[in-house]
Amino acid sequence: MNEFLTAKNNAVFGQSPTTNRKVMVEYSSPNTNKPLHLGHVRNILLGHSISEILKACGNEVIKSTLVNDRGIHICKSMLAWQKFGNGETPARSGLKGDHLVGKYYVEFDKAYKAEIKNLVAIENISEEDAAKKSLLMKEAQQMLLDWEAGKLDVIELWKMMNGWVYDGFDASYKMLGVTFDKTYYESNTYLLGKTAVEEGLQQGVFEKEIDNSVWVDLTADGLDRKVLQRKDGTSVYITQDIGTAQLKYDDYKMDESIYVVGNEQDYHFKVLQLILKKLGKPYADGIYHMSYGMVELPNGKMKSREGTVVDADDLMGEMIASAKSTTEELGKVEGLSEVEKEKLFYTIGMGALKYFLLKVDPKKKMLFNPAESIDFHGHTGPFIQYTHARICSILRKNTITRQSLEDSLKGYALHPLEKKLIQEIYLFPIKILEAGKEHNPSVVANYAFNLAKEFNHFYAELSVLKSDNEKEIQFRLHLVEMVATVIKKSMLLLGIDVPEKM
RNA sequence: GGUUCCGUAGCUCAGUUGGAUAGAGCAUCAGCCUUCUAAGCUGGGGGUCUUUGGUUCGAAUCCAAACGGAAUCACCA
Repeated sequence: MNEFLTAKNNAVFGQSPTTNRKVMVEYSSPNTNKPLHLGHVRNILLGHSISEILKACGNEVIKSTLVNDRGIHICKSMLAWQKFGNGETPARSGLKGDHLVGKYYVEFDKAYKAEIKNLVAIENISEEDAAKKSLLMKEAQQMLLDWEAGKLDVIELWKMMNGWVYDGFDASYKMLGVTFDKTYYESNTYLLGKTAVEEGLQQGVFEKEIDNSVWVDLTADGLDRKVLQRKDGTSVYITQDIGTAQLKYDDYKMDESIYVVGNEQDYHFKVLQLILKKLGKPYADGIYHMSYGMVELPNGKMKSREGTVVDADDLMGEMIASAKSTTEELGKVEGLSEVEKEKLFYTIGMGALKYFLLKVDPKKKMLFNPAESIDFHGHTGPFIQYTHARICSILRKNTITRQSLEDSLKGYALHPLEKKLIQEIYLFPIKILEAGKEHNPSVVANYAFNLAKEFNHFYAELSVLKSDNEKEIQFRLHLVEMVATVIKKSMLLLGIDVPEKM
């Protein structure tokens, strides 16, 4: 009871005092050759949510993303566009920029496969040999070399097409309601890490082979030997990551650096952290790989090249459309302006999608069945949103003059259902801290569901406004108001908005 | 083959610092709208927590093995 009083009077209930810790969260980190898909959406929502949760735990949070804007993949799109694009632009075709570039990535793959098939048939060679002879691939590789050499026309083309992609991504991010404080571009960072290679060689942590390639031996730690620099002196993925880790630390001197990256890279991050430790980097221990499971479809994994991906923009559009039809069927749109309606459909549709992806433990792989659209009933975002709207409705309909909670409490005997609600509310800050510690937003998601469920139970059994006992009304108004506040705050930690009417 | 992760109801998931009859949602069956929004509520049926062994007063939870599934072990990123 006293806890409830302090909680209710605390405007920032749930927010922990500052820890003076600085945390960087890197998430999304897309390639610029294709649009975002459902897997990215899970990544992005996890990154956004854990950032909000860590803020609530009292940390200073820097949200960052590392755009993979260079490499052979983008060259493939560029080349295909040059060859088959006929000057198509997003403005002219009306196609979203990232989708347009993705289209040519697929075009490249088609043409490449056709070429291979042809070579195999005509020259009677193996697919492997055909791949080596592929002119298309050679052209793409040449384009990458030209890019690295700074050849003007290639750079111009690269800038233009990446620009299209960024416009597309910006629209998707806006739809998802996420932002970044800092964007790193791989085109600026891919050469970093060379100094780290020198450092490692000097310290004797790395070793150089006769062919000039540089390696690190991790067999003593139960891992393998790993190449860090090719014999031609160019760096590999992990080397770039070593350099980028240093850059991030130089920029922000953060205590913890979280990488929201799929669990297929578990090994990579183990190696990265170990190498940084061996190099004696002070920030090595602060690196945390927030590893999450893949989103699978009923017939297996999503593969961009095979077209078995669930496109992020399509999915968001479908969710909003089905929120619209469901809401209209229920006849809940009367009295709303067009603008309010659109906002409501958006809030509900995105709420359903976001909750669906965040309610499961990030570590676990999850199943998405496109045939069964995401539900709006039961353990879902809209259920929790609906609970909030119900409480708002009660508060709107109230006509009596409100008393302070202190006054309403005097001599008031709690009903068991009221007690349970208070107990549930009391858990809120504890759950946030747990979610932050475990790097697990689903803790908050499940908490919000339990609270909403508990409230609906209360709502079915007891009445707030229909009572002869004014003291009871006074107290229950405070109680349900607090439930609404906590639901709203919980959902905001997940990046989900809650409507006042639905 | 090595390493890592996973296996709980028909389906999707909670629960795992060891503790009482293992919980939700979906689906299914039976009820509840003249009463603060039925996107809701109540109840029924549905589980040898993959299997076997061990530790323990006590195991879904800890240990070992087996079986089943996934990821990874690239001079790709």
